[in-house]
Amino acid sequence: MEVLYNPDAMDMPDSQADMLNELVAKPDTPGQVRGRQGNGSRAGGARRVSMREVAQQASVSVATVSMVLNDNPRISKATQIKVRRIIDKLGYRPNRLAQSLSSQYTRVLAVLLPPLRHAFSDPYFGELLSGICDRADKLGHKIMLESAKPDFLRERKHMELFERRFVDGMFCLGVNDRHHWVRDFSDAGFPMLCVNNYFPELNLDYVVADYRSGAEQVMNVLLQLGHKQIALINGAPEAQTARDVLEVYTARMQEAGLECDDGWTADGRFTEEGGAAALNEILDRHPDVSAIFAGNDKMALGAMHQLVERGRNVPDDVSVVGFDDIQQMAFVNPSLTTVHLPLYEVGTRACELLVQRIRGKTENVAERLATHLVLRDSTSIVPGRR
Amino acid sequence: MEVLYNPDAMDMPDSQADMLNELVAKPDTPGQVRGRQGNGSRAGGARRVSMREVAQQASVSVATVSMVLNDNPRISKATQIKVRRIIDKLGYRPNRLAQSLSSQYTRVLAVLLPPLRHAFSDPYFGELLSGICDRADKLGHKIMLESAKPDFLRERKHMELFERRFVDGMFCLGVNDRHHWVRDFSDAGFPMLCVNNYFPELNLDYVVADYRSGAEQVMNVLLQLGHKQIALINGAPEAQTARDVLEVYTARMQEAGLECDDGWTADGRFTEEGGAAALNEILDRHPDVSAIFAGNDKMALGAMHQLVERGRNVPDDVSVVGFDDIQQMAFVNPSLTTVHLPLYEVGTRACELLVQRIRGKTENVAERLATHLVLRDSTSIVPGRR
DNA sequence: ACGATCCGTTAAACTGTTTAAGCAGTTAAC
DNA sequence: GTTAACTGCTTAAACAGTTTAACGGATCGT
Repeated sequence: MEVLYNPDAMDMPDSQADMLNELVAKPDTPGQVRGRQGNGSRAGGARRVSMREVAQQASVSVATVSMVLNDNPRISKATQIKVRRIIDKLGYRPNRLAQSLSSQYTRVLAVLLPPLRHAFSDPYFGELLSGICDRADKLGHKIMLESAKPDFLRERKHMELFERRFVDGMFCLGVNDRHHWVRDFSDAGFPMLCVNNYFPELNLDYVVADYRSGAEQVMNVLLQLGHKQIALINGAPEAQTARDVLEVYTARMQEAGLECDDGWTADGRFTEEGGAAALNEILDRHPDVSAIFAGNDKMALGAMHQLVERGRNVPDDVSVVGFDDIQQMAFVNPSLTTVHLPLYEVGTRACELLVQRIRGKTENVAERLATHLVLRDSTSIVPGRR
Repeated sequence: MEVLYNPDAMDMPDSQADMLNELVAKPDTPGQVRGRQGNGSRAGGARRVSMREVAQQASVSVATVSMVLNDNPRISKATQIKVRRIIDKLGYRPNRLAQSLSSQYTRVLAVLLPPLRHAFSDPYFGELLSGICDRADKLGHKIMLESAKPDFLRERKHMELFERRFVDGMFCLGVNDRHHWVRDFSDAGFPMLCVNNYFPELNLDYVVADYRSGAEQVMNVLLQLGHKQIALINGAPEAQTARDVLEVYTARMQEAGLECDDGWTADGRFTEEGGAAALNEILDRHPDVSAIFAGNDKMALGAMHQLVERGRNVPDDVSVVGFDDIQQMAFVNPSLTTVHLPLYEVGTRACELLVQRIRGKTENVAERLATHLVLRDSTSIVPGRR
């Protein structure tokens, strides 16, 4: 079962739904009372000042005002000062819509999140989002949130964001091989960047954490601690990063001459519940398992919880290692050994690169940021008694 | 020490900073190559079709095309079909910037988050955000993210969002008494709504979870379990909801004839670290404490972690109750007893009400959504030995 | 003295949409 | 018999800016 968005699960009683329908923005219900005459005192606050008025008061043309605002060197110092004084006096603010309409530039970037029920409250996505937002702010861009729900894509809404000039660029988070629509962007030549996921064969821009080296570090520490029965709880195999982890796990196990067939791995779908279920599978098949390598922290948490439920002590009986290093994991009991992914930095870097691409840079972008292991209390040396 | 946004903490090496500076959007660097002629093949995708072209091809006026798009009943069936056929043929998409410029309506809502380092990756905010976004999507609105950093406010950027026509309305999350700028919105008459926080004396719109009744439920269960040494780890006292919790705690303790002076409460600043530190304070002052009531789940987690560090068993020695019911808390060991706040629903409801206000509704909005206790494993009956 | 260059400014065109006002003919109400 | 409200559509003004060709006057070179 997938943990996808389920519209029914969050529906409301009919009476409320009726009220809701009335609210839906219909093209022919302007909603706001307004006259064509425009500039009277309107519902939302103070009288609006336009560039025309500034020009009149300063006895120059609108073109001059525009040039003053854009620091055009052709404007004389005297005019600069004169116009700026009027601007301050009237409290004039340039209308961003008019600017964008003219400049063909919205300075808005969309973040496309997977339609998971808790996508926004997932610290993994949140950390990426933090990085993206902070850097976007510094670069003078706004961030718009979108959720890649089935009908969002079916109705080509992801393309409309560009076609209808909502945004200049787009970040895709949590995408995988099944999301064939990612090609739409590159086909149409719209600036898009995959964040912490990639498609080796697709030639799309991406910034990712280095999952392979992270996995290497996990395997190193587990093997050094003497573990021989190591199970892998991995996320969806349609994600390239998950396949990277699996490959490293398999390679290192074989290298060490240890058993690692399908029975030693289970799909935890990146969730706590999935992690718990996967642990059950593994424990049923291999009661002697001594270490669990989870593909993300949420699955690790679910697995730890289930281990305790089934009477195993962490780390005395079984060691657990996570992946991501989300903040809470330092405070669970026992605190979780995990691979720190520089998610915040992945976000900031992604933002820089997307903006570069929007500014006309054409080379392909593919960056991989270093990870490191964080040793905490959920791992221990394999007990002598085994 | 405050957990506020620290620009230095996330800064980069100088070389990178230089590169970054070049990227910052300056008004006079259009960046994108474009000619006045407008409609040639541009960097971003297919040739853009305007309403003018549709009108020409269909041999009608642009106004007719506009009316067709807006399902204006004055348009005949025949014209409807004729125009729509051309629209499909040309793949025309109305330009949202032009629509907004003309209609004075952006259909964009801003979410203002506190400038905490991990605000986005905090499940508490995430859950509110999920609700807001889902409902906004259904109502045909877009969500824009903003972080209330000090200079954001100093430069009046929060007002510019309205003044420069970025957004139609705004949600404020995580605001408290120190955030005097919330008045700016109502003073200017801009549609704003406080989400899960309120100002009793300020007459601002809000939607909150019922913290008082939640606190009542916590006190009920702890007292029924026989606890007498109950400590409160509360969040910032400048938040009204935190004061609500404190008031209920004090009232119920006094009612039960139990001690509850200042020594029994500590400020945990809503974070795991703060919760851990607060627990230390309390445990030093009252080693016999038998129950901890935390004002949110993160503080509860920090407290639980620290209890274990200091050799106390949860729940055998000390019971812990949280507040919020964020998802992970069902999977920590022991799973956390907590008050479920309908954060997702607070978000959806907030969105509905803000949209109503934008549509001209003028009555004040103040809604309080019911909460309920979720009993899990971190609480137990007080041991006979005490 | 005449043409070329430069400088600051302006008018006009441009971005792409919505909407009020109007066209001339028909019908219903007063 | 006049008034009003339709009919389906067009025109033109508005929304609020940016951009550019052109212009007049001052400066400069020959």
